[in-house]
Amino acid sequence: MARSDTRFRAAYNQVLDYCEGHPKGAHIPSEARLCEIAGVSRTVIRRCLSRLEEAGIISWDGRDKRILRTPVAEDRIDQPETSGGAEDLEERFLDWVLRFDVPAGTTLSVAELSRTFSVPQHELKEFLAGLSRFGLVSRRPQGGWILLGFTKDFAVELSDFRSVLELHAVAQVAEAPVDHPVWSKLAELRDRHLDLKARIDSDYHAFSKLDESFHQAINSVVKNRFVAEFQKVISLIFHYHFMWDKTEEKTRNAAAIDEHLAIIDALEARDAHAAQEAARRHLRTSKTTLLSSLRHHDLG
Amino acid sequence: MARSDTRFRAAYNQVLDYCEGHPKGAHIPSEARLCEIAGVSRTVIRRCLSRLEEAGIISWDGRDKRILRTPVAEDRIDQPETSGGAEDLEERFLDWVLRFDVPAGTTLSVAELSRTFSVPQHELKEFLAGLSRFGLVSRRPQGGWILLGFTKDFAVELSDFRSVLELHAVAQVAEAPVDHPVWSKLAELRDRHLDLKARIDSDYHAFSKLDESFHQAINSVVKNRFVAEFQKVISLIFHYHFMWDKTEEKTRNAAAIDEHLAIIDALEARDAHAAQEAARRHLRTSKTTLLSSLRHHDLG
DNA sequence: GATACAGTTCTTAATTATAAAATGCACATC
DNA sequence: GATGTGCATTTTATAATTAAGAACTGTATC
Repeated sequence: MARSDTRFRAAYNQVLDYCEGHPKGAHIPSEARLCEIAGVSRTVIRRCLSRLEEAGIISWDGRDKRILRTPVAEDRIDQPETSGGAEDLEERFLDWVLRFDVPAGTTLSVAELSRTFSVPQHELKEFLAGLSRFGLVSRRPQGGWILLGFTKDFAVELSDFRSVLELHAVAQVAEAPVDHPVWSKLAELRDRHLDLKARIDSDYHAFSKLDESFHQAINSVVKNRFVAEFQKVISLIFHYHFMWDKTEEKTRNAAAIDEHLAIIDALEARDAHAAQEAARRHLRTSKTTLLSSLRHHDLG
Repeated sequence: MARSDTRFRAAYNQVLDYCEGHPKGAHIPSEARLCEIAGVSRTVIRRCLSRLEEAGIISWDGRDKRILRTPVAEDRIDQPETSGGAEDLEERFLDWVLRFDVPAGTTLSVAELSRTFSVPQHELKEFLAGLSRFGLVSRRPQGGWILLGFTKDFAVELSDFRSVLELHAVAQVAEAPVDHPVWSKLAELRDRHLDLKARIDSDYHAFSKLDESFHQAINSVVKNRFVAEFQKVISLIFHYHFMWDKTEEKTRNAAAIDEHLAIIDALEARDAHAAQEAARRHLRTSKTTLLSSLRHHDLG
């Protein structure tokens, strides 16, 4: 019914650390200084101090704070294990949607999602509110949320939008100065592509990661928070879709490697026009693949 | 401490409407049908029915529901005035930020914003979560939110991103079929531009609206939810910034009119390349204006 | 008298309890 | 067996609650 005292617990233990590091009888620094040490507000520090006084570890009378005894293991208060799940919630959510092939129009229950992802409800609400900006989900009039994404329209629009961003990125790369880190990165990527191409028959699964690295490298040239934010979502969606769609994966990946190499060739030749054309070709293939993977899902 | 009974109140009055539209003694349709009429769940409908029975307006025994008397004005329960503020929250928020020139780095208090905009706190939290996807705000480690936007970097990145989207849109327009509505829209816009140009000395303020219409028309050709979502934010920011920045407004707007006309000319001539160039020129001007308006704010 | 500190008070934000609404299932009726 | 109701469970929106933050005030110390 109230917020958790995680900060207090962490701060208390940190102050214990301080006490352990100093001799019995030593003076303890000012409240403000302890705040800096623990990275919390004075309110929390004062709560720590009164608890330490209660426990007989320190004496506290105004400015006069001294260590009475060295704290032992039992003095520590245990932290409630940090769920930590909230961090990659986006990744886990998209993974869940695509893995279980959750159809468009499904109502999403915050309570249920909260359990499956072990994330507090209000964090999930915020997350969904964020996704709604991307048109992936939207609010229902009766309350709750509904999954909109992963229809054909969505895939088409996503692909088109991706193309716009990526073609722009390619144009930027072509104009990048010779000492730009992207060039060494591209050289490295060329090697990795050629390497994988040689052993494509057995290792075609490894392409997914390579694909991500490649597009990441191209887009890293564009320093733009809006592009970056979108790119995160876009790459996740494409990445997972291609991972689950197993039809003709080997041929598909082999073809994609050649398309990537064509882009790298054109870029290294500083032929902006050819690079644009090669990228356009590759993006067209990606779009087709994404659409056909949707079709397969629909049937199954 | 519980959710509001707004839905019940609205549904109750709607059922009253139904009763008024039917004669005394008439049978009332099934609960499920009433749900459809009122757009609520059966729980709410059943609550309405028991209340109607209590009020002696209907008789209710299982399936047998009949109208006993025609409801009067006093039977209605009054709706708590729909705050309605939650709808254009985005517009009002950006307006507030730009009007009061809230500097980047300001901590945003949900409680305070909730009061100034008279919107429940949780809605504001969702709204801010959405904005964080656009990099306008972000969470603070100590809790709460911080306004990131409207630094020089932000303006540059926003302008660049806008350029990418808008140049794409222009390319689309150039390829639009002859019977596409955009052409008549552009013809109309040309007239409005010429009209305003003739009386620019006195009416230069009117340009802001015309500018919005023009860009809206261009972008309407791109049917893409991602573009649309961004365009909303982008146009709001540019719109407001230009509105508050009064330096050389007349000259600036006169120049912009000519730039717009150049774009229209090129498009109507179906000269895609010239249109791109004209648009590029215009976007460059806009970017400069946005940046200089920021500089003025910094000084004053 | 300036500064650093503690005491106090007020505000805000995260979290949970709770009523309202929605949903699901079993049974009844036509 | 299609349609409708009764009852129980689940879920959501919202306010109450408490931890944490922040500001203001008084006071000791140099």
